[in-house]
Amino acid sequence: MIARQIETALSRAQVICKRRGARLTPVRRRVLELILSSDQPTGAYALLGELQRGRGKLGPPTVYRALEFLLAHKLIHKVETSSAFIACADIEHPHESQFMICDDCGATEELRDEEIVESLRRLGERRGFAVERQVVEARGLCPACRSAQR
Amino acid sequence: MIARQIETALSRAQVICKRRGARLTPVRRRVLELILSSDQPTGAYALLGELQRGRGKLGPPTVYRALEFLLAHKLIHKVETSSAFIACADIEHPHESQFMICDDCGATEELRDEEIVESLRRLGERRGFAVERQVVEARGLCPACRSAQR
DNA sequence: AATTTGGTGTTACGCTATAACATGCCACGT
DNA sequence: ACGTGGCATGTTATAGCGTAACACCAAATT
Repeated sequence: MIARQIETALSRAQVICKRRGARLTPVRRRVLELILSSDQPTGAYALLGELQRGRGKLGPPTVYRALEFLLAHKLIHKVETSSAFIACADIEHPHESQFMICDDCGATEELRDEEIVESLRRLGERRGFAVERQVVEARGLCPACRSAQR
Repeated sequence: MIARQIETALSRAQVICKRRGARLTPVRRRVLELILSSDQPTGAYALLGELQRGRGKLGPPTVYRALEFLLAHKLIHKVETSSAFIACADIEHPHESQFMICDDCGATEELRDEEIVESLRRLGERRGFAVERQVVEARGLCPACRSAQR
Protein backbone atom coordinates (compact mmCIF):
# COMPACT_ATOMS: atom_id res chain seq x y z
CA MET A 1 0.00 0.00 0.00
CA ILE A 2 1.23 3.48 -0.76
CA ALA A 3 1.65 6.19 1.84
CA ARG A 4 -1.49 8.12 0.95
CA GLN A 5 -3.73 5.08 1.22
CA ILE A 6 -2.16 4.16 4.51
CA GLU A 7 -2.95 7.57 5.93
CA THR A 8 -6.53 7.27 4.80
CA ALA A 9 -6.88 3.82 6.32
CA LEU A 10 -5.39 5.03 9.59
CA SER A 11 -7.77 7.98 9.75
CA ARG A 12 -10.71 5.70 9.13
CA ALA A 13 -9.54 3.36 11.84
CA GLN A 14 -9.18 6.33 14.16
CA VAL A 15 -12.77 7.37 13.49
CA ILE A 16 -14.14 3.87 13.95
CA CYS A 17 -12.36 3.52 17.29
CA LYS A 18 -13.59 6.88 18.51
CA ARG A 19 -17.12 5.93 17.57
CA ARG A 20 -16.75 2.84 19.75
CA GLY A 21 -15.14 4.60 22.65
CA ALA A 22 -11.91 2.71 21.99
CA ARG A 23 -8.48 4.31 21.91
CA LEU A 24 -6.21 3.91 18.92
CA THR A 25 -3.10 4.78 20.93
CA PRO A 26 0.31 5.52 19.37
CA VAL A 27 1.58 1.94 19.75
CA ARG A 28 -1.59 0.46 18.31
CA ARG A 29 -1.67 2.98 15.53
CA ARG A 30 1.96 2.33 14.71
CA VAL A 31 1.45 -1.45 14.63
CA LEU A 32 -1.53 -1.00 12.36
CA GLU A 33 0.54 1.26 10.13
CA LEU A 34 3.26 -1.37 9.87
CA ILE A 35 0.73 -4.01 8.97
CA LEU A 36 -0.87 -1.75 6.39
CA SER A 37 2.53 -1.01 4.86
CA SER A 38 3.16 -4.65 4.11
CA ASP A 39 0.98 -6.33 1.56
CA GLN A 40 1.97 -9.69 2.95
CA PRO A 41 1.09 -10.99 6.38
CA THR A 42 3.61 -9.93 9.00
CA GLY A 43 4.74 -11.91 12.02
CA ALA A 44 4.58 -10.52 15.53
CA TYR A 45 8.33 -10.52 15.96
CA ALA A 46 8.91 -8.74 12.67
CA LEU A 47 6.53 -6.06 13.89
CA LEU A 48 8.35 -5.98 17.20
CA GLY A 49 11.62 -5.45 15.36
CA GLU A 50 10.20 -2.49 13.45
CA LEU A 51 8.65 -1.01 16.56
CA GLN A 52 11.99 -1.15 18.31
CA ARG A 53 13.66 0.82 15.52
CA GLY A 54 11.68 3.79 16.74
CA ARG A 55 11.37 3.27 20.48
CA GLY A 56 14.30 1.25 21.68
CA LYS A 57 13.98 -2.09 23.35
CA LEU A 58 10.48 -3.45 23.89
CA GLY A 59 9.09 -6.81 24.86
CA PRO A 60 6.78 -9.13 22.94
CA PRO A 61 3.78 -8.31 25.15
CA THR A 62 3.73 -4.76 23.82
CA VAL A 63 3.18 -6.00 20.30
CA TYR A 64 0.85 -8.82 21.23
CA ARG A 65 -1.37 -6.47 23.19
CA ALA A 66 -1.60 -4.10 20.28
CA LEU A 67 -2.44 -7.00 18.00
CA GLU A 68 -5.09 -8.21 20.41
CA PHE A 69 -6.72 -4.80 20.31
CA LEU A 70 -6.60 -4.56 16.53
CA LEU A 71 -8.03 -8.05 16.20
CA ALA A 72 -10.81 -7.35 18.69
CA HIS A 73 -11.83 -4.33 16.65
CA LYS A 74 -11.45 -6.24 13.40
CA LEU A 75 -8.96 -3.81 11.96
CA ILE A 76 -6.68 -6.73 11.14
CA HIS A 77 -6.98 -10.48 10.63
CA LYS A 78 -4.76 -13.26 11.83
CA VAL A 79 -3.67 -15.79 9.23
CA GLU A 80 -3.50 -18.91 11.37
CA THR A 81 -1.48 -21.12 9.08
CA SER A 82 1.21 -18.43 8.83
CA SER A 83 1.00 -17.13 12.41
CA ALA A 84 0.95 -13.68 10.89
CA PHE A 85 -1.21 -10.61 10.66
CA ILE A 86 -2.70 -8.79 7.72
CA ALA A 87 -4.77 -5.65 7.35
CA CYS A 88 -8.49 -6.10 6.95
CA ALA A 89 -9.66 -5.19 3.48
CA ASP A 90 -12.86 -3.50 4.65
CA ILE A 91 -12.86 -2.24 8.21
CA GLU A 92 -16.16 -0.42 7.80
CA HIS A 93 -18.00 -3.71 7.56
CA PRO A 94 -16.85 -6.34 10.04
CA HIS A 95 -17.01 -9.75 8.44
CA GLU A 96 -15.67 -13.26 8.34
CA SER A 97 -13.18 -13.77 5.59
CA GLN A 98 -11.17 -16.46 3.91
CA PHE A 99 -7.60 -16.56 2.71
CA MET A 100 -5.64 -17.96 -0.21
CA ILE A 101 -2.00 -18.38 0.71
CA CYS A 102 0.86 -19.27 -1.60
CA ASP A 103 3.12 -21.92 -0.09
CA ASP A 104 5.94 -20.70 -2.27
CA CYS A 105 6.05 -16.92 -1.94
CA GLY A 106 3.66 -16.35 0.92
CA ALA A 107 1.38 -14.07 -1.07
CA THR A 108 -1.94 -13.91 0.72
CA GLU A 109 -5.26 -12.80 -0.65
CA GLU A 110 -8.35 -12.07 1.37
CA LEU A 111 -11.65 -13.36 0.00
CA ARG A 112 -15.19 -12.85 1.08
CA ASP A 113 -17.56 -15.60 0.21
CA GLU A 114 -20.84 -15.47 2.06
CA GLU A 115 -21.74 -18.95 0.91
CA ILE A 116 -18.91 -20.54 2.85
CA VAL A 117 -19.61 -18.40 5.89
CA GLU A 118 -23.24 -19.47 5.88
CA SER A 119 -22.47 -23.12 5.18
CA LEU A 120 -20.20 -23.31 8.17
CA ARG A 121 -22.61 -21.52 10.43
CA ARG A 122 -25.44 -23.80 9.36
CA LEU A 123 -23.35 -26.92 9.80
CA GLY A 124 -22.61 -25.75 13.32
CA GLU A 125 -26.20 -24.98 14.12
CA ARG A 126 -27.34 -28.36 12.94
CA ARG A 127 -25.04 -29.85 15.59
CA GLY A 128 -25.95 -27.40 18.30
CA PHE A 129 -22.62 -25.61 17.92
CA ALA A 130 -22.62 -21.83 18.30
CA VAL A 131 -19.95 -20.77 15.84
CA GLU A 132 -18.13 -17.65 17.03
CA ARG A 133 -15.18 -17.53 14.71
CA GLN A 134 -14.28 -19.09 11.40
CA VAL A 135 -10.84 -19.95 10.14
CA VAL A 136 -10.87 -20.72 6.44
CA GLU A 137 -7.53 -20.84 4.68
CA ALA A 138 -6.60 -22.45 1.38
CA ARG A 139 -2.93 -23.13 0.82
CA GLY A 140 -1.39 -23.84 -2.56
CA LEU A 141 0.36 -22.03 -5.37
CA CYS A 142 -0.45 -18.54 -6.60
CA PRO A 143 -0.62 -17.90 -10.35
CA ALA A 144 2.87 -16.39 -10.46
CA CYS A 145 4.61 -19.24 -8.66
CA ARG A 146 2.61 -21.73 -10.61
CA SER A 147 3.91 -20.56 -13.95
CA ALA A 148 7.40 -20.05 -12.57
CA GLN A 149 7.43 -23.70 -11.57
CA ARG A 150 7.18 -25.03 -15.10
CA MET B 1 -12.35 -44.94 21.49
CA ILE B 2 -12.43 -48.32 23.16
CA ALA B 3 -9.60 -50.84 22.95
CA ARG B 4 -11.22 -53.08 20.39
CA GLN B 5 -11.91 -50.28 17.96
CA ILE B 6 -8.39 -49.02 18.37
CA GLU B 7 -6.99 -52.40 17.42
CA THR B 8 -9.18 -52.50 14.36
CA ALA B 9 -8.15 -49.02 13.31
CA LEU B 10 -4.48 -49.89 13.79
CA SER B 11 -4.79 -53.02 11.68
CA ARG B 12 -6.49 -51.08 8.94
CA ALA B 13 -3.76 -48.49 9.03
CA GLN B 14 -1.19 -51.27 8.86
CA VAL B 15 -2.82 -52.67 5.74
CA ILE B 16 -3.11 -49.31 4.06
CA CYS B 17 0.54 -48.59 4.67
CA LYS B 18 1.65 -51.96 3.38
CA ARG B 19 -0.41 -51.42 0.24
CA ARG B 20 1.50 -48.19 -0.29
CA GLY B 21 4.91 -49.60 0.47
CA ALA B 22 5.10 -47.45 3.58
CA ARG B 23 6.19 -48.73 6.98
CA LEU B 24 4.03 -48.28 10.04
CA THR B 25 6.94 -48.73 12.43
CA PRO B 26 6.57 -49.24 16.20
CA VAL B 27 7.00 -45.52 17.01
CA ARG B 28 4.56 -44.45 14.33
CA ARG B 29 2.10 -47.11 15.32
CA ARG B 30 2.37 -46.16 18.97
CA VAL B 31 1.81 -42.46 18.23
CA LEU B 32 -1.22 -43.34 16.13
CA GLU B 33 -2.50 -45.51 18.95
CA LEU B 34 -2.14 -42.66 21.43
CA ILE B 35 -4.01 -40.34 19.10
CA LEU B 36 -6.75 -42.88 18.56
CA SER B 37 -7.09 -43.38 22.32
CA SER B 38 -7.91 -39.75 22.89
CA ASP B 39 -11.15 -38.45 21.48
CA GLN B 40 -9.84 -34.93 21.75
CA PRO B 41 -6.97 -33.52 19.74
CA THR B 42 -3.62 -34.16 21.39
CA GLY B 43 -0.59 -31.88 21.36
CA ALA B 44 2.82 -33.07 20.20
CA TYR B 45 4.37 -32.68 23.62
CA ALA B 46 1.58 -34.58 25.33
CA LEU B 47 2.24 -37.41 22.90
CA LEU B 48 5.93 -37.14 23.61
CA GLY B 49 5.24 -37.45 27.33
CA GLU B 50 3.25 -40.63 26.80
CA LEU B 51 5.87 -42.08 24.47
CA GLN B 52 8.51 -41.51 27.09
CA ARG B 53 6.56 -43.46 29.70
CA GLY B 54 7.38 -46.54 27.65
CA ARG B 55 10.78 -45.83 26.16
CA GLY B 56 12.62 -43.46 28.43
CA LYS B 57 13.83 -40.06 27.35
CA LEU B 58 13.15 -39.02 23.77
CA GLY B 59 13.35 -35.76 21.89
CA PRO B 60 10.62 -33.82 20.11
CA PRO B 61 11.90 -34.81 16.65
CA THR B 62 10.93 -38.41 17.28
CA VAL B 63 7.31 -37.43 17.75
CA TYR B 64 7.26 -34.82 15.03
CA ARG B 65 8.65 -37.27 12.52
CA ALA B 66 6.00 -39.80 13.37
CA LEU B 67 3.33 -37.12 13.07
CA GLU B 68 4.71 -36.05 9.72
CA PHE B 69 4.42 -39.59 8.45
CA LEU B 70 0.88 -40.05 9.76
CA LEU B 71 -0.18 -36.73 8.25
CA ALA B 72 1.40 -37.56 4.90
CA HIS B 73 -0.58 -40.76 4.78
CA LYS B 74 -3.72 -39.02 6.01
CA LEU B 75 -4.11 -41.28 9.00
CA ILE B 76 -4.45 -38.22 11.20
CA HIS B 77 -5.37 -34.55 10.80
CA LYS B 78 -3.82 -31.49 12.33
CA VAL B 79 -6.17 -29.04 13.99
CA GLU B 80 -4.38 -25.80 13.26
CA THR B 81 -6.12 -23.55 15.74
CA SER B 82 -5.29 -25.96 18.54
CA SER B 83 -1.85 -27.05 17.33
CA ALA B 84 -2.98 -30.57 18.00
CA PHE B 85 -3.58 -33.84 16.23
CA ILE B 86 -6.67 -35.98 15.88
CA ALA B 87 -7.37 -39.33 14.27
CA CYS B 88 -8.92 -39.28 10.83
CA ALA B 89 -12.50 -40.52 10.88
CA ASP B 90 -12.21 -42.43 7.63
CA ILE B 91 -8.72 -43.45 6.60
CA GLU B 92 -9.97 -45.60 3.74
CA HIS B 93 -11.05 -42.53 1.82
CA PRO B 94 -8.59 -39.65 1.96
CA HIS B 95 -10.46 -36.39 2.04
CA GLU B 96 -10.48 -32.76 3.09
CA SER B 97 -12.35 -32.20 6.28
CA GLN B 98 -13.57 -29.42 8.52
CA PHE B 99 -13.62 -29.06 12.28
CA MET B 100 -15.91 -27.68 14.94
CA ILE B 101 -13.96 -26.85 18.08
CA CYS B 102 -15.36 -25.84 21.45
CA ASP B 103 -13.48 -22.89 22.93
CA ASP B 104 -14.56 -23.98 26.37
CA CYS B 105 -13.86 -27.70 26.63
CA GLY B 106 -11.82 -28.31 23.49
CA ALA B 107 -14.21 -30.92 22.13
CA THR B 108 -13.52 -31.29 18.44
CA GLU B 109 -15.73 -32.79 15.80
CA GLU B 110 -14.71 -33.67 12.28
CA LEU B 111 -17.14 -32.80 9.50
CA ARG B 112 -17.15 -33.57 5.86
CA ASP B 113 -18.96 -31.12 3.69
CA GLU B 114 -18.20 -31.43 0.00
CA GLU B 115 -19.90 -28.15 -0.73
CA ILE B 116 -17.35 -26.16 1.25
CA VAL B 117 -14.48 -28.15 -0.23
CA GLU B 118 -15.70 -27.43 -3.73
CA SER B 119 -16.48 -23.78 -3.03
CA LEU B 120 -12.96 -23.17 -1.83
CA ARG B 121 -11.40 -25.02 -4.70
CA ARG B 122 -13.50 -23.09 -7.19
CA LEU B 123 -12.73 -19.77 -5.56
CA GLY B 124 -9.07 -20.61 -5.91
CA GLU B 125 -9.35 -21.67 -9.49
CA ARG B 126 -11.13 -18.49 -10.43
CA ARG B 127 -8.06 -16.59 -9.19
CA GLY B 128 -5.52 -18.94 -10.74
CA PHE B 129 -4.70 -20.44 -7.36
CA ALA B 130 -3.97 -24.16 -7.22
CA VAL B 131 -5.38 -25.14 -3.84
CA GLU B 132 -3.41 -27.98 -2.29
CA ARG B 133 -4.68 -27.99 1.24
CA GLN B 134 -7.68 -26.59 3.04
CA VAL B 135 -7.90 -25.51 6.64
CA VAL B 136 -11.49 -24.99 7.71
CA GLU B 137 -12.15 -24.67 11.42
CA ALA B 138 -15.12 -23.20 13.23
CA ARG B 139 -14.59 -22.22 16.84
CA GLY B 140 -17.38 -21.59 19.31
CA LEU B 141 -19.34 -23.40 21.96
CA CYS B 142 -20.43 -27.01 21.82
CA PRO B 143 -23.97 -27.94 22.89
CA ALA B 144 -22.87 -29.11 26.34
CA CYS B 145 -20.88 -25.99 27.22
CA ARG B 146 -23.59 -23.82 25.75
CA SER B 147 -26.25 -25.09 28.11
CA ALA B 148 -23.81 -25.17 31.02
CA GLN B 149 -23.20 -21.49 30.48
CA ARG B 150 -26.74 -20.45 31.29
C1' DA C 1 31.23 -57.22 1.92
C1' DA C 2 30.29 -52.56 0.57
C1' DT C 3 26.90 -49.21 -0.23
C1' DT C 4 22.67 -47.03 0.01
C1' DT C 5 18.38 -45.90 2.14
C1' DG C 6 15.29 -44.91 5.60
C1' DG C 7 14.24 -44.63 10.43
C1' DT C 8 15.49 -43.23 14.98
C1' DG C 9 18.21 -40.98 18.89
C1' DT C 10 20.37 -36.67 20.67
C1' DT C 11 21.57 -31.98 21.27
C1' DA C 12 20.75 -27.60 20.58
C1' DC C 13 18.20 -23.91 19.14
C1' DG C 14 14.55 -20.74 16.98
C1' DC C 15 9.98 -18.94 16.73
C1' DT C 16 5.42 -17.97 18.81
C1' DA C 17 2.92 -16.55 22.76
C1' DT C 18 1.63 -15.46 27.57
C1' DA C 19 1.96 -14.92 32.88
C1' DA C 20 2.96 -11.89 36.39
C1' DC C 21 4.22 -7.79 38.22
C1' DA C 22 5.70 -2.77 37.99
C1' DT C 23 4.97 1.67 36.22
C1' DG C 24 2.73 5.45 34.13
C1' DC C 25 -1.03 8.18 32.43
C1' DC C 26 -5.48 10.21 32.04
C1' DA C 27 -10.41 11.03 33.02
C1' DC C 28 -13.53 11.60 36.54
C1' DG C 29 -15.93 12.84 40.81
C1' DT C 30 -15.51 15.45 44.84
C1' DA D 1 -6.52 20.95 42.76
C1' DC D 2 -6.61 16.27 44.57
C1' DG D 3 -6.89 11.69 44.85
C1' DT D 4 -8.45 7.52 42.79
C1' DG D 5 -9.67 4.02 39.69
C1' DG D 6 -9.10 2.17 35.28
C1' DC D 7 -6.65 1.34 31.31
C1' DA D 8 -2.32 1.18 28.62
C1' DT D 9 2.37 0.20 28.58
C1' DG D 10 7.02 -1.49 30.16
C1' DT D 11 9.83 -5.46 31.90
C1' DT D 12 11.31 -9.92 33.07
C1' DA D 13 10.85 -14.43 32.79
C1' DT D 14 9.07 -18.50 30.98
C1' DA D 15 5.95 -21.77 28.52
C1' DG D 16 4.67 -24.07 24.24
C1' DC D 17 5.46 -25.44 19.49
C1' DG D 18 8.63 -26.83 15.99
C1' DT D 19 13.04 -27.88 13.37
C1' DA D 20 18.22 -28.06 11.98
C1' DA D 21 22.08 -30.78 12.15
C1' DC D 22 24.56 -34.64 13.14
C1' DA D 23 25.30 -39.52 14.89
C1' DC D 24 23.93 -44.14 14.77
C1' DC D 25 21.77 -48.36 13.28
C1' DA D 26 19.37 -51.84 10.69
C1' DA D 27 17.47 -53.60 6.58
C1' DA D 28 17.58 -53.67 1.60
C1' DT D 29 20.42 -53.49 -2.64
C1' DT D 30 24.40 -54.28 -5.52
